[in-house]
Amino acid sequence: MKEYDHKKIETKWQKKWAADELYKTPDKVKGKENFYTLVEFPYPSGNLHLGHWYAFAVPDIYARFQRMTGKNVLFPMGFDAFGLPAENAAIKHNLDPRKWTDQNIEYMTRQLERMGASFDWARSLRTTDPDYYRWTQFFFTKFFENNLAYQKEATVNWCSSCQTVLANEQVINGECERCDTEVTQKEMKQWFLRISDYADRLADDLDNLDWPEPIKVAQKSWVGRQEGTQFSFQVTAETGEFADLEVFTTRPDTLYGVTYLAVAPEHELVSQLLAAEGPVKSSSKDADANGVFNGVKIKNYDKVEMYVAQAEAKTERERQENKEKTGVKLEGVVAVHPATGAEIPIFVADYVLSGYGTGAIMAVPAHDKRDFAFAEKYNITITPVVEGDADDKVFTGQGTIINSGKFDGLPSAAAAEKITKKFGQKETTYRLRDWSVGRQRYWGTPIPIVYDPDGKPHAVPEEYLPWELPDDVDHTPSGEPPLASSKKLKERTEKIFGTGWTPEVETMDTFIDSSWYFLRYIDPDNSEDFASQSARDTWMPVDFYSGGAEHTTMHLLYARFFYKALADLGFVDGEEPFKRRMNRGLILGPDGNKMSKSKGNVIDPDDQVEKVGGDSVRAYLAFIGPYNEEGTYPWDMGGIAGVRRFLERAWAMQSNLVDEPDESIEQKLHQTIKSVTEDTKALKFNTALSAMMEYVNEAKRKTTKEQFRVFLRLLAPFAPHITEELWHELGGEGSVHQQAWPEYDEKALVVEEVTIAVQVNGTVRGEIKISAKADEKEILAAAREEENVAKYLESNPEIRHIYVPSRLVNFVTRK
RNA sequence: GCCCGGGUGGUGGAAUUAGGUAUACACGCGAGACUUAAAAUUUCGUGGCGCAAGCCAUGCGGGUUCGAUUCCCGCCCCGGGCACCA
Repeated sequence: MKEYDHKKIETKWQKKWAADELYKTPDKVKGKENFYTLVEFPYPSGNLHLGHWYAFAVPDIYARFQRMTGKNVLFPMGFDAFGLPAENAAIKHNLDPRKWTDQNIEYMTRQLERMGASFDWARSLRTTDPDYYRWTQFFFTKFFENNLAYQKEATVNWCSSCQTVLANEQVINGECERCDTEVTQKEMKQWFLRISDYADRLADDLDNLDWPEPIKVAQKSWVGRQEGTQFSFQVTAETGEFADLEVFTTRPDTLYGVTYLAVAPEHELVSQLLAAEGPVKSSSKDADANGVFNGVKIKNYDKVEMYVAQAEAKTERERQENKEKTGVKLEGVVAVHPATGAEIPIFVADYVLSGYGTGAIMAVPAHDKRDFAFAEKYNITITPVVEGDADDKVFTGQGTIINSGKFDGLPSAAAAEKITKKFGQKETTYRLRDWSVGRQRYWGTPIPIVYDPDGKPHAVPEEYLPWELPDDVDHTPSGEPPLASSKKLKERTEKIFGTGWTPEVETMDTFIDSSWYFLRYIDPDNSEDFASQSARDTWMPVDFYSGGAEHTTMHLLYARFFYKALADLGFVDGEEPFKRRMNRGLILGPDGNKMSKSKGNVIDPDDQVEKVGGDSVRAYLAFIGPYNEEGTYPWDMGGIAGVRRFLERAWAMQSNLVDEPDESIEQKLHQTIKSVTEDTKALKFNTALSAMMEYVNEAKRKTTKEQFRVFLRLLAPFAPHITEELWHELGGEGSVHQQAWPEYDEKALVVEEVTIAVQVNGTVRGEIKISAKADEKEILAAAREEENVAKYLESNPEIRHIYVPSRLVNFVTRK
């Protein structure tokens, strides 16, 4: 027998498959259903790591399985190639980011080819190609024209290390998603996409998707829809007139307990007051004991101004970490309680967030812990209005209403409804903010906007797309976006639009590039459209999308929004881009820690492929744990050796084939087909493999050629090279990967003899082997006669029994 | 604090969808065969305690049931999401 030479076999078949274009996917195949399997495309960092193998090679099993069951499967691969590392490499080594990126892509493409996955390379794409980003820009201009993209002055997240703005989704625990630098707040004019307009649809449409519940829950909580009530408080001031203060609350039943209002430092009431009154410099210290200075009772607006300035200088984290509530009373201005008419003080306090609700709250110190802490500190009245069971210091639950005029005695829920009806109105508020998409960096899709001499933005007309990224820029960080240093871009703008016109110099968040890439795979060479209507009809939506958990509230949310926006503009059909989604787990180093160079626990997939072969690597990754659960699986050197041994045993079977089929082996084969089919369908590749291992262990010297050919087809998606080699060794025609998936025969699964457990009071005391045809009576008789069981029944006579067909008998001897 | 997952041998994990022989498969470990020897391969064994009968074991404590890893109640621990969100 020939040795199992994985290197020879794998190179040979990879070449052959490429030459035969085995995985080229037509848009339509007569009689076949289309099936679109998608994996998140990689960033071309320069080297394929084990995580990439886990992300691509294991779903390849599923793609191959679907193909063998008769579907026309699209399984594409590309590169999400814009982004910071290229630019940082450019700065560090003084080279062109495009060159760095393209080199990496070439190298990684070769590595991917050695994976032996069934990608259709003819449909490959990279987001940095002008042919690709032309459409990214086209969509942006359409969003702009339809008021889905807009500019506004806003407080945004700033990463000082990446020197760019970040979207809320890209701030993880106050740190930059990329580099873990603490994010600060910065006031600047920024581009936004109106994702918040889609809040309800993003939350509600999840219900119709075949997605894991935890992802749905996480996305819903990110959208953060909250139903409540809005109340208006009239504002009375000594000088000037001010608009009513709108507050949002989820507890309208506590309205009568409101003893003060608080507004965020950024609230417009504060800036209006400051503008109207102006801070009297040094007034506090020059005033007399009654606060009178030069015969005028002075207000505290210098303190207010200082407080606001301090609050705005803090990072979000600093505001949060300061658990002590602080604030300053706004003097000379009061609010009128809508129900009682009482005058109540207004404070500015940074525990009120400007971005949530209306940026102002009605404070109910008796029933809210934060308001309570604040009221205690500043000696504000605390009026209880809800009575409940709990004897906490601050009762925050629902209960019976008191001290609330005619609403006394009502339960919270009823009072909430009545009070809302009488004094306020129902209101819904969301946590989701608009998506900040401008990046002050070079290596990204240029925002296709130009400004006229008056500074008004205009979309670059479609005929000038792609609006190309210029190459004459200074990459050295200067605080200015690099495109500002491009003469070519400036000249191009003036040449096309006229003197005095200037280009936008920011680039797009790369998450925009990846928000529609799945639409380009389906028609990648189309120069007239991002994808033809017929390609969209045949391929969209994506049937199965596998990726990492980190994208739950980033890419997945953005892509869903993008697709809905495109649908509203008439570019795509349907509501959702991804029918079924699965988050995979994480492969850890052998020491159980996340792989990292500093820990020295990195497993290089290329080394492993060299040693044991790509088939072993992918099969081991499939075997390491259930693929559709977000577990963390440590790489185990012994484990991969075990999988390699399994493949060797399968290899050896070709030399031990028998002529006469064995009945029990035939049955085992059908059981194996059943298990492998069901488990693979359910993405439980680990148990699918264990079923095949069982077959090999049992049948390795009792299998006929025909049976072995069935087995090879089962194993083919898991170990595509070795099975292809064996298929041909056995004289198989064509590729094993183009064979039909084996079907099992229900009749072949029927067993003649069953083993039935016999319990006494629920504890197994013996088992009997009996003909599958035996009826209950015969089985009970046999069970009672079982030696050990009889012993127990002798001392404790049977009162009754439970019979579970073909499984067990349980004799109950006590009441 | 709130919301999701999860906790099973020395290890990764099965069985949890419908309550029905817990620990499949693999690693590791032990013993044997082959070999001058080792490696490789192969055969057998392997939850714990016990000579055995048997007892005890699915994070802990209760409950329902003839029977609970599975269902219910109350905790503990680990991972993740959200979090001064009104």
